[in-house]
Amino acid sequence: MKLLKPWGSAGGGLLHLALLLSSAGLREDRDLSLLLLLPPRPRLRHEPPVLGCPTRSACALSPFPAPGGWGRPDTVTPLEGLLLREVRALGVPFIPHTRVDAWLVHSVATGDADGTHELLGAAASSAVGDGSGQAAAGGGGDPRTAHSSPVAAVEEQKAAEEPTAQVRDADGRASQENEILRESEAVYHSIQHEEESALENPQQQNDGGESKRSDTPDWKAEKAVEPSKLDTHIFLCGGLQLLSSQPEYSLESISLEGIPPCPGSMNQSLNSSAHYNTIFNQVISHDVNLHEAMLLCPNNTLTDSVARTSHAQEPFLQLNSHINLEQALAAINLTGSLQPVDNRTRNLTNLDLLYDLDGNMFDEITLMSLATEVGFDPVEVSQLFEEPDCDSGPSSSHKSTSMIKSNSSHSTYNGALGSNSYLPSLCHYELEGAVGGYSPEPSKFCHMDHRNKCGFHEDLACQHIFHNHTYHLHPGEQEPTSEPRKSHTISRYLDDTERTLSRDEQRAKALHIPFSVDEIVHMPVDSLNNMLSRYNLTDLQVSLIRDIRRRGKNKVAAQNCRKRKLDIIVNLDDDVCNLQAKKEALKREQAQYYKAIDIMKQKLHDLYCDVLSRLRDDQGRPVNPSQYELQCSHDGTVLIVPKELVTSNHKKEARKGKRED
DNA sequence: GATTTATGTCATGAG
DNA sequence: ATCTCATGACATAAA
Repeated sequence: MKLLKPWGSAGGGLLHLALLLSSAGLREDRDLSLLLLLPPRPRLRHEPPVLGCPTRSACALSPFPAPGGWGRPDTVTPLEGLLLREVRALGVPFIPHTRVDAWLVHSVATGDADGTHELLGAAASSAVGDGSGQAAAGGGGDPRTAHSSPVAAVEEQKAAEEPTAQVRDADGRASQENEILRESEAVYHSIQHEEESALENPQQQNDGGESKRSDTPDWKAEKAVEPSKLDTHIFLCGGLQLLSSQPEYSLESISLEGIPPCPGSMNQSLNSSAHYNTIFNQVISHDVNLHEAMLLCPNNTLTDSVARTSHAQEPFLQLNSHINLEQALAAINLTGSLQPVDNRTRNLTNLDLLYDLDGNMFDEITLMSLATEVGFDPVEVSQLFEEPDCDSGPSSSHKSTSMIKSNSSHSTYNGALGSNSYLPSLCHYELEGAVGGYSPEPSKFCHMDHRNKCGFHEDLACQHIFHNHTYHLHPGEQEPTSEPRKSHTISRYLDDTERTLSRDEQRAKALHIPFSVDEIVHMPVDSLNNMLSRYNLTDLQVSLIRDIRRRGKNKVAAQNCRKRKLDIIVNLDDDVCNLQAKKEALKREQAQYYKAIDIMKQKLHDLYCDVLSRLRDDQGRPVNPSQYELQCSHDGTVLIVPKELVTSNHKKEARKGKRED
């Protein structure tokens, strides 16, 4: 089968997946999760260019797609560099084939059993204000608790429902949560300090940013990046849940029966739960990330497929994501539950197509989830990584710290993905007022309730998915009454409101400018200065605000100038028309005058002839009109004068007049 | 593919 | 000195 790659080589993976799901009997228009995997549509006219895809600069550092495709896979972004360092710090053998490899290896490695996973997961939840540490309530050594608050809530709910669920010691948990809180605060302050240092000495930041970050303890960097790890799982689980939402392909009836556990799996806790006969849907609802679930079956054909991959020689690289999806669909196929699928197509779906899945597709998926669900929204990342025409572009180190900082502040709704966040029609992103949502106290923006925003718990379309999207707030904290920030999901690519953001709005959003672009541009300078003084803004933010104001005013000025120019042109056209009409009228009038003059001349000539024909000279002969003319004197007498005499007199008078002059 | 049109942005000068 | 405005020039996307 020849597969087209309309969005560039890297984008072909999306088509692969589209065909994959299509062969499974799913439709793009019905399976909304598929929409999330579609590449951004090309820029339309009258639409400001996407920040992540600048036209004047390369997208090499951006993990987000340029109009022609995704960033070069051989380019390591700062984010990837951070991940790679983490992987190396964990002693994981690693060959960075693709970004998704790096990410998945990172995810696998950090999911290992040193308690880091749990700590980080709890830190993520604590960073968003879950002081009660409910996300960590699922268990001390269970890496599943490291994912996100909603999923952890599902876990907690199931633990409450199951009498055999392991009960944790409340006191120990409380102390552990306190420790987590302290450490997460330390992470935040460390990041803040790093950012301030970067602003104070950007040159040093550029020169020694690498070593500086390498000096940072691994646990800090890992904590900073950790929330993004939540979302790979949620993203994939959400997609599978949507699969399970298809009524004719209920995954509840799909089991992994007969699939033996993978020896040496990194997730011993999962394997030890002896869920080899786990109902697939249960696996999903239990927040088992895909690469954990898929490694349960080493001896079936899936393992062969693993062996056929180019990364087979690397034990950790075998965990790359396309294996996961292979195994997922192969597991589905084992049960034969997807019988309505056409056999020919289904065969392709199960294995053959999957072998064609290149890592780029999962590059996209992973980077999407990295970028959109972890707080690195594409705009932010692109802005922070590129900033092609920003006069005061941030240094790379500062960008990294900014992103990390945003991670901690956005991690609350990272887990809000589920499936509801995928639905652009349900969760319409409205961006009003301040573009950034930045606050000097970032945690204030971290608490949102998607139920209020989208009402997706009431939505019937989502009721068959039993995610618990309840978010844990501090007991004393109120749910935000103001416009909550939308979760960073891929649905933003599909959101009309989001699409219409201007570049400056995107920049302002990326830097969390607490004012709207409209305010920045149109506010009186005194008011703006007052506002700037009231907020503790960085130099970069102030510079961006100045630039936005300058550009905004200049844009309006240019529009006015062009309008004025057009008005001038139109007025000049009108003037030309009026003058031409006036000229024609004058010509007509002139013609009439000429005509009247001719008539007068003719009448005078006739009168001459008549008078002279009646005159006689001294000898009684008629006077020749060609030789004489009439002259009227001042006293009223009329003289008959020969023309020769008249001309000579005229010459004398002319000479006399010249002398006098 | 060349051309036209619309728009944003920058540089520059004037007030 | 700073800000605002006006405008030419340029770049780019879309038609």
